[in-house]
Order: sequence, then C-alpha cells, then structure tokens
Amino acid sequence: MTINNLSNFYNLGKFLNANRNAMRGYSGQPHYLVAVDCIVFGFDGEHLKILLVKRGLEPEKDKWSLIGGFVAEDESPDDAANRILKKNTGLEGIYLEQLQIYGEPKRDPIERTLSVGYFALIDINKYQTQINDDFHAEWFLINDRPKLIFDHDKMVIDARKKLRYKAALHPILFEMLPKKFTIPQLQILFEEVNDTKIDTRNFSRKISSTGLLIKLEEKDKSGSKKGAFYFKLDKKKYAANFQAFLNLIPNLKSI
Amino acid sequence: MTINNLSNFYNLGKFLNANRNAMRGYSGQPHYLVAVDCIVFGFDGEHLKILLVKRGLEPEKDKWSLIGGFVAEDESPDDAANRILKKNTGLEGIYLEQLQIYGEPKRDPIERTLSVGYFALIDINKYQTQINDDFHAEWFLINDRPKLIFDHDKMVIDARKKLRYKAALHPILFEMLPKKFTIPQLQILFEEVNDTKIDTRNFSRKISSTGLLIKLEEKDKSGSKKGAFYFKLDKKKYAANFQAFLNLIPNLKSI
DNA sequence: TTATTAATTGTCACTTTTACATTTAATAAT
DNA sequence: ATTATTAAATGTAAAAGTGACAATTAATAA
Repeated sequence: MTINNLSNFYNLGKFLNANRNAMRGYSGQPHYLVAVDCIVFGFDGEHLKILLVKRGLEPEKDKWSLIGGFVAEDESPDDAANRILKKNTGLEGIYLEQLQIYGEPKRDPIERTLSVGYFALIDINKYQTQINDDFHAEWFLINDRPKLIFDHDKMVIDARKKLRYKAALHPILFEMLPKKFTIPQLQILFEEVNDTKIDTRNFSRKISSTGLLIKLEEKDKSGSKKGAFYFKLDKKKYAANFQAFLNLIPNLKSI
Repeated sequence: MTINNLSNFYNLGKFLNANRNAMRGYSGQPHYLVAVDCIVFGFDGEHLKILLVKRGLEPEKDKWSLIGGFVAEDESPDDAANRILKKNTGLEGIYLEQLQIYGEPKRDPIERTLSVGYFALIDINKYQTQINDDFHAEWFLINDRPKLIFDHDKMVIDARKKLRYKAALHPILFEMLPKKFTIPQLQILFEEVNDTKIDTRNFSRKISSTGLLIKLEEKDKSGSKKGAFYFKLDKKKYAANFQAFLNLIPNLKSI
C-alpha cells in the first residue's frame, strides 16, 4: 500500500487519523472545521442595517452570506472574528460578542463545519470612510435583506433578538453611533432596534438619568431649524456602568 | 514512500488532509476536536452545589473535571450535551443553556480541542434517586470545590456569573427545586445564588406578584413547628412569561 | 397553659414609570 | 420687521413599584 496507488484519500485520512490519535491524541475522535460568522449591525441615522458579503468560494459562490472564515491554528475564535472583521471592514476594536455556536451536522453541505456566531456593532460612518471595495461587502436594511446561505438567516434572527435583549438592559447601542450624536438620533436608533415608537419626553428623561451623556455646545442643524444639541458618551461612566442593569425600553416587563 | 516506513504519522496526516481537502472539502483548513463541558448546578435545600466527575482518560486522569465529552459525527453540540448529561446523571430533559465556546489554542495540552460550555440546572433530589455510581460523579459545595483541569475553573466562574445574571431577570431557579417547594426554600436558593440576604417580606411580595406560583394545601413541617405551605409552579404562566423581564433581586440596578 | 420558633403578613416613604401637550429656538417666507 | 413653520426641548400628575422597617400567627414542645 503506497501513497501513489491510494484510490481513496478520505479513508486513508481516517486510518491515519486513528493511528495518529492512538499515539498522540484522543483516540478515534472525529475532527471538524471550525469557522466564525459575524452578524455586523450598523445604523445610518435612519435605519438598522446589516453588512453582508458575496461569498467567494464554492459552494454557493456569489450568494450573499455573513462575513466569516475559518479559525486558524494559532488563534482563538475571538481572535479569528477580529481578524476576519478587520480584513473585511478595515476596522479594529469593533464591539464584538459571542452569540452561540451553530453546529448541526449537515449545516454545511461540503463538510462538517461548526460555526461560532458573533454579533458586531459598528459606526457605519467610520466604516464608509475606510472602505475599499476588495471584499464586496454591502449594507442592507435589516428588514430588506437578501436570503443568505446555509443557516445564516437563522443567525441573523438570533442576533437581532439578542441585540434587542441586551439593548434593553445595557447601553450597547452607543457603539453604533458616531462620537457626537443627538438625542433624536439616539431615539430613532432605539425605535429601530425595538420596532416601536417611544415617547420623546420619557425617553429623554430616562437617558439623562443614566448620567452617561455629556452635552456639547454644538448643535446639529441638518435635521431642523432649531437644531439639536450634540452629546457625547461619558467614557468612564460608560465603562463603569456597563454591567449594571438599566431599563431603557418602556414596558420592559411585558416584552 | 509506504505506510510501513513512515516515520511521522503526524506529517503524513497533514499531507493527506491537504490532498483530501483539495478534492472534496475546504482546501487546507485545519480540523479540530470539538467537545462539550457541562457546568451542572444543583440545590440541596441549603447550598448551591456543582456536579463534578473524576476524569477517566489521560492526561490529568483521576483529577476532577466538569462532565464532558466529544461531539460525535451525527449530533449537534446541543445533542452531545444532552447525551453526555444523560449518561452521567441518568436524567433527561434537563434545563440546558449554551454558555460560550472555549477555544484558546493551547487549552488542551494533548491536542487542540474547542469546547462548548453548557450550564445545566437540575433538581438534586431527582438526581439522587437515579444515581448509579458508574461515573464517579460527586456534588460539591460551589464555594468549596476542588481545583479543576484545564480551563474548567474559568468555565465554572463564567457559568456562575451567567446564572446570577439570568436568575435576576428570569425564573430559571425553579429548575433546581422539586415540584413542591416552600417560599423559605425558594428564598434561600435566591440568597445562595446571589450571595446576599433578602428581606423576607419584600421577597415574598415580589414572588407573589409574578403570579407564577400556586399555593397548595399541604405544609412542609420539617423546618418548623408552624410549617410552611408548599407551592408549585404554574407551568403555563411559567412558559408564557419566561422571556419577560422580571426583577427578582433587590437593588438590581446597581449590581 | 405557656414558651418557643419559624412562617406569614402590613405600612409608609420614596422612587420610578407612564401618559399626555406646551413652549422654545432657529430659519424661511411674507 | 413680522409671521409662519418645524422639530427640539421640557413639566406634571397619577399610578405602580421598591425598599426599609416589626408585629402577628400557627403549630409543637415544655
């Protein structure tokens, strides 16, 4: 039995795997590909959006999919997600959170691949300035996106649920806003994420009471004659209070 | 080059992997072992406990570890967790939730293994009746447990944090109680999980206001002369309200 | 009959939440 | 210069929820 006349590489691989494992690993256990897929959310001032790419390899080449890639030998899944996001958006230090693992045996028809889902929040403007079109990434309205490959549609639905959940309790939505933003902008973002209308007076009071915002001198006059004051995040309080439970959505208890 | 005179199975494995992938998979991507590890919490009426096993294989044989195992070819990680829990506790339909993935490249010294962490909540009494000692599982006080292998200590810490977090908002702790339980029992459980003392009057009022409990005729007289009334869960309301945000812990906002 | 012990329950002050409409600041139009 | 227009900013009162506090009750044991 030589390498040259092997008719079935696959079985030989299995055979050698078994031998190798008996010698130096966990005997006979199966090995899988491990990937990460990122659900990247952004906000353009009006609508919640999601960043998708045209898949570059078979199968399903040229179909829309989440940004993803395989976990390399020297990196953790978190590292992989950061690397892949940087490659596709040019951005570093993006807000990133593990969603869950997707591991149905048949989810990838080519070969068993487990995928760690991440959701990411980015400032869409920061992205736009740095974009080079090498990766064919494109923003879609969250409610008007193309069908995605594999189980990516489910990932998007799960990520949206989790975004809503977290945003009701923790001030994560600021991650999608530019450094300077107005209260009306913030409110629209909250309304988008929660698919609901919020009372202006109550929202403003609630946001103020968190103590997370610092009012600036400057006004944004693009939206109205009167103009709306810009605010910025109080970074220290933001970091310190991030884990605390807020109550940012009306009727939270009956969601 | 024949199989018989190969001096290095590992390199051959790599070589073949690359060939195999070029033919029928994703070319050249590394494959890893994937395991699940379960952080199993229980409550004995007094203290929060965790279920550990003596590891049965090298390395670290006979050291304490979480209940775990590899994900087989025909099952998802969720399936694997259920299978492995059943094998080790005899219980089916246990409350199980994905915690996160643990994937540092060197976390297992033998071979790269990614592990999906799960936390499980079980009624410790139900377990005790079904135990057979085949698996050398043992309950430990959460605050007095042995050092665990690999990164399992971190998993336990993470799981505890998540348990606390979820228990503050959702009625998951009932999963650790028997069908009939008293309010004082429930309160002790909440106090254990949150490492805090809770005012009896406020706790009782808060729990009642959820509408999740049904008062029974019977009393538990083991703890006092007066006896404490048993309650049971209103299963329908429990299922319906599970996703709603409650506020079960005092001073929730400043945790 | 009394003592004992844990279970059960009530009140008040304070905070938070909700529902709801008017005033204000700037620009554009006359 | 005055007025019209538009979105931003703000206030209040009623209701619900929260936290801090101690007295009463039901059973058994002495």
